Formats: sequence, C-alpha cells, structure tokens
Amino acid sequence: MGCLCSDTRGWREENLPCDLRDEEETQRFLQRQGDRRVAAADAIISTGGTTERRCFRVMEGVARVVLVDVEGRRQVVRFAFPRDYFGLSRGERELTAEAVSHAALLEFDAGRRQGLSKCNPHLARQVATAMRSNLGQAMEHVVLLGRKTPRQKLAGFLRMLHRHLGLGDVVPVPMPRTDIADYVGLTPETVSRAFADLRQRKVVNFFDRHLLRVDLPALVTIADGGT
Amino acid sequence: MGCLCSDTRGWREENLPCDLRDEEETQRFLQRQGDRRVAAADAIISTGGTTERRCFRVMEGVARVVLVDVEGRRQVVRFAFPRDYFGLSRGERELTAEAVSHAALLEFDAGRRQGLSKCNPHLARQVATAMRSNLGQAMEHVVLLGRKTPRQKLAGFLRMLHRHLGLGDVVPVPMPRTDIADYVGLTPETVSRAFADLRQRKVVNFFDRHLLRVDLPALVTIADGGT
DNA sequence: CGCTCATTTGAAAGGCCTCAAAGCTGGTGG
DNA sequence: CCACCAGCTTTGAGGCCTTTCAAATGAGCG
Repeated sequence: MGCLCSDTRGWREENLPCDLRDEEETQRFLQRQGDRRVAAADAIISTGGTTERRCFRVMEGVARVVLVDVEGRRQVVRFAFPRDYFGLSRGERELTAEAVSHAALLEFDAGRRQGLSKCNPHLARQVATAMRSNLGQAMEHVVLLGRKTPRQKLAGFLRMLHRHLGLGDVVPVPMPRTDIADYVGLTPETVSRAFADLRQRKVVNFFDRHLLRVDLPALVTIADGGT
Repeated sequence: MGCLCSDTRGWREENLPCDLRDEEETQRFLQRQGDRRVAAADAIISTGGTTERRCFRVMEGVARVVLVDVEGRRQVVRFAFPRDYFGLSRGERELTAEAVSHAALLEFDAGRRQGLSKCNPHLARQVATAMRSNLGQAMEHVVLLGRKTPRQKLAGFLRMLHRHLGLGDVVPVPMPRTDIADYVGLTPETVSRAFADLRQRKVVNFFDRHLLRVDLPALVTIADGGT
C-alpha cells in the first residue's frame, strides 16, 4: 500500500496544518495523521465501554455499528461506508464497530482529531458535514423503523444502500441477511420473504445474493410509503 | 416579557459579536438576534417542503418534529425541550414542527445562524454540542424502535422524558398518548396497555394522565432490555 | 350540568416471529 | 477439476402478540 502521493512539499509538521488549501490536500494530510488499519471480515474494530476515545474513517469496505442488549437482541445502528466517519460522538463510541467485509480504516485519537479540526478548517468542515449527514441518516432510520411494513423497510434499506454503493441501478449488498434484519428491526426470515416479495414485483432482480439490480423509482415509491 | 437584561454595553452590532465572553452573554445576544415567537398548543411552527431555511430554539414548552407519510402514518421523529434547537440540519427542515403545548421559541434564519456561529465561538460550540446531543438521542431512538417490547419502549420513552423534564422522580408528560404512540412506533391502545403494565409493576404511579412518579432504577433496567 | 374528545378497556383478526427443515453457495481438500 | 462440507438463506407451518374495531369511561370546558 505505497503512498501514491508524489507531492512532498513537506507539511511543516503539526503547527502549520492550516496551510492546507483544498480537500485533496486535506485527504493526504489525514492519511499521514491517522493510523492506517485493516480489518478482516467480521473483525471487531472497536468495542464500546472502554475508556478509549478513538474515532475512525472508512477508506475501503463497510463497517457496522452495533448494540447488543442485555437479552442478546442486536441492533445495527448504522453502516459506515467509504469516506464515512464513525465514533465522532460520545454515544457512538459506546457501541461496538465491526467490519462487514474486509475493510481499510484510518484511526484517530478523538481528542487529537478535535485538535486537528481547530486549526484545519477543511477538516472541521468535513467533520461537521459528516455529523449533519449522520443526523439526517439517523432520522431516516427512525422513520424506517417506526411505521413501515417489512416490504417498505427493505425498500428503504436498499435505497440507502443504493445511495452509498450504487452504480447506476446495480447495488452491491455486502452484508449478510442477519445484518439487514438487525438494521431494519425484523428477523432474517421476514427479510428473506420481503426480498421475495420485491423480486416478484420486479422491483429488484438478483445477480446473486450480494449483487442486485433495482428499479429505483419503484423502490423509492415503496420506501416512502406507497404500495 | 420585558428584557431582564440590564446590561446595555451595546453590542457594536453584527461585526463584533465575537466579544461575547461567556454562555450567559451569548444567551442574551441570541435573544436579540432571534425573533421571539409563541405557538399555541398544536399550532404548526414550521412545515417541511418549503424552501425557507429557518431554525428554532425552544425557550419554554415542548415541540414535536413530525413526518406524515403518503399513507397517512405519522412518525414523531423527536421532541424538542427547553434549550433544544431544531431545524439545524437540512433533513430536519423538511419535516413539520408543531407545539405540543403552549411554547415560546426563538426563530433564526438558518444561513444567518451559520454566520453568527462563524464569528461567535460560544454559539458555535453550543450548536455543535446540540448536534452531538441530537445525534446521540437519535441513536437511542433507533435502538428503542428496533428491538424492544411495548413495555421496554415506553420505559425508554419515559427515561428520555425524565432526563429532559424530570424533577426528582416526578415526570411531567405534556404530550397526548397519540404522540407517545407515534414516537415509539405503537398504537395508542398498546401504549395505554403498556402504561397499565408498568403501573401494575409499580414502576410508574399516576398523579394524573400528565404527571407521574417513576421508580427510576426499575425504569432504566426495563428500558435497557431487562424484564 | 352536559358535551366533546382523549383515554382506557374489551374482543377478534392478522401479521410477524418462532421453530423446523430443505436448498444453495462458497470454500476446502483430494 | 470435482466432490464434500459448513454455514447462510430460503421456505413452510403454527402460535403469540400487536393491531384493528368497537364501546365504555373519564376529564376538560363551555
């Protein structure tokens, strides 16, 4: 994983990162500041309840942020896709993060990340944008969980997936059915039946379990509550 | 509602609000910058879908942020309590905000609010904190909606209410049962039965429908998944 | 005091979950 | 290259719990 960055105008170390002029330079700067880290499929990236204040940025692959309650019921609170941050808020650091598939991450000390933000407006903006986006996603997740039928829930989930990973009308589904179930608040069996339902309606079309083609307009209609 | 602020060292208008030294001064500054507004019970404060970029801060009373889908199903995305902001994010501005009971608010133009944040670090920090808090709340809401029984959902809701409005072990419940139902993703009937359930277990005790005493430790145990 | 509406209570129906088993897939070793 | 195995996914049947529908109760208000 060699550094492709041929630009070596040295950052005059930490006292002057404010020189960063654009997003691209900020990216390269970040890659120097964070610790590069890889995680195999299903590997635990960080566990809640520790006092460590670490946050992450997904570079490749997908991560899931999970809470398991006293009775063993699992809730996937969100998925983090390439370019997403997670662990920015206190509450999220109390959850567990795992790799869905093989993933590459940048790891930061949360305090140090805040310090970097203070003197790097690009980074600060990026993080602020990430938080706004997280908040919007969480609100959508709330709506999805509260008042939807299984079909609508799955459609909403697939629309979300399409936004993050979609290529035209082709959508990769990297996570297992159990993860989907724990994200939308259903059992894997019901998720499977909802998939069958959407397939019958020709809203989705399987290449295989982890890759499908979607009829996006129909998907959106169903996700928003239309039949 | 006269201005109790006897301090009239004039803010040298908008170019120098950076002089604000502490939270209290920031409060007074805000009250000058925002438009004071009151809303009667059930009055609509702002409706989604408009192009207006307005955000609000609740000064007194409680507001609810609501989404009604195509089929008429309603989801209360969150309640906003005194000192809370809402409408900070794009997504939230697309929803509808209503007063639960008589409420007093401060209204801002969202763009102008951002401008104020830029040159007033106290305000910026307050808003950033509000967003982190909103995000944490949304995550808790997701967990509450996803994998809980009616009893656990109601317990989780009451714990949230206790955090915001609780006085010792007394909790006011300003909103009607239908709002609670649409917040926790149940019907009013089921909410009513869950109340009866918690009352039987002596976890809650009614003064009347809108005021109750709670056994907080028991409430927390149930909310977190314990029986 | 009577009215209206929110809430509670009751009974029946439908849908999701549970339990169970078959099918498929991807990976491994011969 | 093929066969086998383990685990994920799908399919099926039955039960429980929430919803739905309906009516009674209670509270707030003119």
